[in-house]
Amino acid sequence: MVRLCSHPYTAAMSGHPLPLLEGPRPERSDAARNREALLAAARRMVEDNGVESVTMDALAREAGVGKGTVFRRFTSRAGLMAALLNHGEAQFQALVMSGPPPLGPGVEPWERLVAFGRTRLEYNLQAARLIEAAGQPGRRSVAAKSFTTLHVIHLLRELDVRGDVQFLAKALLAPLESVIVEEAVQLEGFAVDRFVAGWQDLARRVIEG
Amino acid sequence: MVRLCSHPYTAAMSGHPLPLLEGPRPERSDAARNREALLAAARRMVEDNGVESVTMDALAREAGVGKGTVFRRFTSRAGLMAALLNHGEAQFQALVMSGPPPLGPGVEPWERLVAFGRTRLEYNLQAARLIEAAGQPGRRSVAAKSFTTLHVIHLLRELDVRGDVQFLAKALLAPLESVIVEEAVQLEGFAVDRFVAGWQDLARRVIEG
DNA sequence: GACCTAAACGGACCATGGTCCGCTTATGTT
DNA sequence: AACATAAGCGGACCATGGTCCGTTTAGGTC
Repeated sequence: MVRLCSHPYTAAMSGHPLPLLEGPRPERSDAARNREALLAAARRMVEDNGVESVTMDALAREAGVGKGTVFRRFTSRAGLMAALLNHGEAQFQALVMSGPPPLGPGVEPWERLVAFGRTRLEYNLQAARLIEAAGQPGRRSVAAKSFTTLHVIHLLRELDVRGDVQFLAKALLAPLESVIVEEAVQLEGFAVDRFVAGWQDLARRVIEG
Repeated sequence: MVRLCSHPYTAAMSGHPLPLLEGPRPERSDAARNREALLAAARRMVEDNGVESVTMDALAREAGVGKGTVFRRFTSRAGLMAALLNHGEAQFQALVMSGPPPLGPGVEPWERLVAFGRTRLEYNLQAARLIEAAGQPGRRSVAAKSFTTLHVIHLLRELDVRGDVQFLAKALLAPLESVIVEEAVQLEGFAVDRFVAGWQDLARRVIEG
């Protein structure tokens, strides 16, 4: 039986005529098993003892694999953390795209934007440690970032905002970043509610401007 | 001869009546010398081979001191980088407070704000590697951060902006952070000029809103 | 100048992220 | 079933940030 997604040169050698989609070659079954074991172990460790406790050696031991395997699967510690983050990010994305209003569709764009702001802020705050560990800047999976950006752009357009909407979306998202929020909340005692209210006001100004 | 800034208990034991300002005890002369040697070496290394090349071991070797000394002086690599950053930050601060307009005083607040935005953005971009190495979040000397925040707050007040000015200042500063700008510029090909223009528009909306 | 003490020093030592490479194994072919 | 081979595996090894502690020294006192 011909595997649907055999790799290019296998296909070529067997004379397969179709230019198959170039996905990354599928993982071997043992590899996939290890990936899952590692993710499960990592999640458990994060839950039990916090992000800090997830050492690459400890993780390997916990999952019963060699250290090399951890790195082959996730490239780096940051990569591993990004993988962990993905679950939450996907969930978030799903809520926005097809969850209940006001975050999900079915209500005025302005309400959705407000809901988005609060939710995103809370999410970023809650996942802060993971986000930080997932790596410096926007190394944070481009996909995740661009989803939020696109969503905000979309809402701004629906609200008839004129100007460089792409930039304005970024500008609205920037103060929601965990680094920024954490600094304000943890170090300066900004109450979360005040932050949310402030952001809402900011959004209003941007839209009405 | 009595040193002006002797430490508390020395003063107490000698019956000194004045409650001297509690500064951190002054550094011993050798310590001060080493600090300077280290900073000089570090600056040289950054200039020559980039921030990455500044390894704590290499730095110690270069400055002709032990590794322990480096850490006693600067606590951590991030601390060292923050120290390096301070120079630039102080310069920036000086330019804003008493430099030539439009960044410095002597011109309408709006113009100053615009100048501030562009300058800060360029500064953050230029110092990005150092900023990143100087540590995660706002570990970046609280002083530096709060100066920019206070300045923006000040300008917003002069512009009669109503609302949570403290938050709005943060919101205006957030998109100028090196992490944000780098992501847009490096990864997404946003032109710096577009970014500057976008920020100006953002500021206008905030002020007029 | 002898002496005292807190501070500073230096480099061995440790922990952790990341690389390397020789051995093992899944998987597809004959 | 035997084989071929690329992918996967594991753990020794390296680099670098950070700690520790026995030794040295600045600088004040007598």
